[in-house]
Amino acid sequence: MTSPPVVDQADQADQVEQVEQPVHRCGALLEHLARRLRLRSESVLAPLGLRPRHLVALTVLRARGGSTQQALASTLEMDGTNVVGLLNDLEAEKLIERRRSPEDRRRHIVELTEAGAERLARAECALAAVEDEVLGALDHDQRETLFSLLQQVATRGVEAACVEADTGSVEAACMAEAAAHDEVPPC
Amino acid sequence: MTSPPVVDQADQADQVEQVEQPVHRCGALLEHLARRLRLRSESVLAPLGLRPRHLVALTVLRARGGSTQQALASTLEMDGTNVVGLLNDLEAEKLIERRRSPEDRRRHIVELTEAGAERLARAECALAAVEDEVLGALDHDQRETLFSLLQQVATRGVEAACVEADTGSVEAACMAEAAAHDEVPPC
DNA sequence: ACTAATCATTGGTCCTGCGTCAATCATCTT
DNA sequence: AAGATGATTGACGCAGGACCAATGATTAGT
Repeated sequence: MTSPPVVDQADQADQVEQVEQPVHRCGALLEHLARRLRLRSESVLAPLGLRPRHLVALTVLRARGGSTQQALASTLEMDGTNVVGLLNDLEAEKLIERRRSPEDRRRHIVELTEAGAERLARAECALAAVEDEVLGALDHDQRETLFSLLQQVATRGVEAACVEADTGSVEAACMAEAAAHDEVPPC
Repeated sequence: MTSPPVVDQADQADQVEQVEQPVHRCGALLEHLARRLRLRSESVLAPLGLRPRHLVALTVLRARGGSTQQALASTLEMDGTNVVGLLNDLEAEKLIERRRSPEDRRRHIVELTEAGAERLARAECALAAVEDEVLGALDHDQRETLFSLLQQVATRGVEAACVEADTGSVEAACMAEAAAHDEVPPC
């Protein structure tokens, strides 16, 4: 019943076995919250010509200052072909640039442009209002707590993604570092 | 019940810029995280005959012991007709019960059944591995904190939905926020 | 050098979630 | 009695995203 099949990756740092201690599952709540945020984000982002996933992609790109398309796909956990379309959107508006990698000219290195960074900043500014609305039940300290918790998770998640993809661990370090320090958007 | 003071835009703007410490934005973080969680959850939940949104609904129902269908719809921010389908799924498997409200017999009061609570618990147990994988960076206490924060936000949706329905123009709040920050050049 | 594998790209297909509309029935309100 | 409201059903459509196949460019294996 509550016997946790410890199957799967045993190689990972063994987690604290969820014993009889009532560990609540926040998956559903997280999903719910993300959904509510997304619903509002879409309308706010629309005038900027962006959609939520564009924002996620831009955020990742800013965080690591350029990335292989593959690495981006594995971080976003999206199919490669869909990433192409996503990047096409962004490139069409000059928000990103694709350069061929000097080492391996098959690869594309994706980078944020000036316009991209600016657009991202503006979007974040607009989203701040949305977050204020959705997270209205939390006071300032609570939001900071939430943020730091999410940040911990996200940081670790990136490691995991990169490990899975088994690409350069350099990227992992880069992303982890970028996510770790307070990255205050310019607004 | 923190009973947040009814915020009008001016007050809110004042409060937002309260400190020099910037309010961090977790939108993209949340979105990304939720997506990763959902991708894994779906495969885990499938054998149980549940999908993520079912879990969300069950969780909300458990959080408050029973709810009007309308309240549920507004909390989930889903269209009423879609909620009907969702509840049909759940009722078909006896996970919830619909009772007519004694005061207004048009209304349905939705409640978790024994089987529903059990199934939910089992699903959460099954999701343990998934969450451990994604939330591995958090210890027990941190997860509890995260849970309580999320739940606070989630359950607030009841009142918020009504209030926002009347007062809420997201654009207004957005513009107020933007105006407050517009001193910064790039934004 | 020739072949096989890899990356990005395009185009196409399919499924699913979800919003919406229209109609119906039961019930409440006036 | 007449209209408004809640729940329900069925149909339609759109968009996100996964998946597959083929192509061009490039690199790697032998």
